[in-house]
Amino acid sequence: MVKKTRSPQRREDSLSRDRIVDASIELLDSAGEGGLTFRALSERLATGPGAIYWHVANKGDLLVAACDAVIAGVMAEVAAAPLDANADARAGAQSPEDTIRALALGMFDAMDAHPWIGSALFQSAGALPTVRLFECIGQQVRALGAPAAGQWSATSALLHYILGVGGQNAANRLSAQTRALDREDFLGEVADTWSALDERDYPFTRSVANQLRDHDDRGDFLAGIDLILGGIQRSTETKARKR
Amino acid sequence: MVKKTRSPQRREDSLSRDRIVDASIELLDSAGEGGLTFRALSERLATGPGAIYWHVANKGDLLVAACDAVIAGVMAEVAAAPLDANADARAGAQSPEDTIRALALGMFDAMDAHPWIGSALFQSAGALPTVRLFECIGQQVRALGAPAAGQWSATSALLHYILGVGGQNAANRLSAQTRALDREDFLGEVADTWSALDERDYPFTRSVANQLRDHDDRGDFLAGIDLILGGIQRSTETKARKR
DNA sequence: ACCTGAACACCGTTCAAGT
DNA sequence: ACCTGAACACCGTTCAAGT
Repeated sequence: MVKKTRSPQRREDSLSRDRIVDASIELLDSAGEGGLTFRALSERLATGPGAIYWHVANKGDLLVAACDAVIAGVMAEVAAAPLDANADARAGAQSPEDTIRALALGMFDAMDAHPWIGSALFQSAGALPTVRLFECIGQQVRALGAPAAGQWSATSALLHYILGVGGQNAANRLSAQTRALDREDFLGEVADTWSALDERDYPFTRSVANQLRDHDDRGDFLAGIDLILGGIQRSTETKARKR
Repeated sequence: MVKKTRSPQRREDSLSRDRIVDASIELLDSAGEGGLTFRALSERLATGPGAIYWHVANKGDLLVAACDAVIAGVMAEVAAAPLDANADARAGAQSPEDTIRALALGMFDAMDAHPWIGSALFQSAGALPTVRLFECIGQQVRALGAPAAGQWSATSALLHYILGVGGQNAANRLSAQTRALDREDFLGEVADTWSALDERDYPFTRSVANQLRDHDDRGDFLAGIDLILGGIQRSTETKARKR
C-alpha cells in the first residue's frame, strides 16, 4: 500500500520475521509493554493472528527478538563510535574505561527510548541479547588488565548493575505513564511521599528526598559505573601489591 | 479500625488483606509467577473472585503487597541478626560493610527462595518494598562515613546491583523451570551454547563458558557487592586526600 | 509454503444482587 | 460492611481449511 517495490520477488506486504519484529518494536514504543498483542500486531500487519505464528514461536520469542534487535543496534553503535566527537578528534583509541562508559550510556539511552527493554531483558535471561551485552563488557574488562580470576565477577557486576538501573527506570516510566504524569511531576510526587515518611523509620530516605526531586538520572547512572570501575581498579592494585 | 483486637472477633475463615497476601505468597511460591490468579486465589480462599477486590485494589497492588511482606521480613532479620553467629559471639557491633553484606545476602536468599520477587520489585518501582531496601542500605552507607555528596549514588548503585542480580536470577529460574531443568542442567546447557558461539564474535563469552558451569551464584553476587564497596571506599579516600 | 479466521481456554475486573 | 458469581472484554494459542 505505502512503500514502493524493492525486490519484487515477494509481495511487498508479505510477512517475514523481520517485518513482524519491526512492527512489534513500533507497537511497544508507542503503546507500551501492554501494547504488544497478537491482535493489534496482526491488524497493523493486515493479517490474522494465526499468521504470525508461522514466523514466530510465541510471544516470549517475539519479545526477545524485538529486544535483541535494539540491543544489537546499540552494540554496533558503541563499537563504531567513540564516546563523543571531541575525544575522537583528539587522539586515536579511547581507554577501556571510556568504552565501558560509552557502552553503559548507550544502554541507558536505549532503555530510556524503549522502556519495555528493561523488563524484556529480564525475560530473556541467558538469551542472545544478554550475551551480546556480556561479551561487549567482558572484552573491555579484559582490556582493562584485570586479573583473569576477577574478570568474570567484574563483568557480571557491570552487567547486573546496568540491567538493574534499566529495569528500575523502566518501572518508573511505566508507573508515571499509568498515572499520566510527566517525569518531573512523578519525581515530585515520589519525593513528597519520601518527605512524609516517618522520621524514625526512614531517616536516610527522608534526608535525600530533595536530591531525588531534581537529580540527573544519567549522571547518577554513570556515577554507579564509575564506582564499580573504581572497585575493579582497586582490586587490581591490591592483587598487584601482594605479588 | 484495623487491628484493634487480635482475638477472634471474626469468623476464622473471614477474608482480610493479610490472609489474601499470605495465600498469594503461597501461590506464587508453589506455582510460579503465572500461578497468581484471582480465580486460583479465590478457590484457595473459598470465595468468589470479586470478594478479593474488597480488600485489594487490583493485581498489581496485590503483587506489591506480597513482595513487601517478604522484603519487610528480610529487613527485620538483617536488623536483628548479625552476619553469622561467630561474628556475633566475638564482639559487639559489626562494621557497616558487614551489615551491607548481610543485607545483600539476605536479599539474595529471599529472591532465591521466592523467585517471583525479582520481577515484582520491578513492578513496584518507587513503592514501599524498594524504599525499605533503599533506607536500609542508605543507613549503612552513611555509617560508612562516605561524603554526603556520594551517599546517594553509592546507595543507588548498591540497590540497583542487588535488584539486577535478583531479577536476572529469577529469570534464569523461570527459564529453567519452563524447560523442566534443574539448576545444574540449565547451567550446563547455557554453557554449551556459549561454547558453541563464534570465536570471532564472542571470544570473551566463550572463554568463560566453563566458569559458568560450576560457578557459585552467591559468591559471585558477594564479589560484586565487594567491588562496589571497594569503589565507595576508594572514592572516599580520594576525596579525603584532596582536602 | 504460507495465510485465514473461527474457536478454545483462559485472564483481570465489574457489578447487581444478596447477607 | 462484606461477599457472591455471572458477565464482559480481553488475551495467547491452535488448527482445520484455504491458496
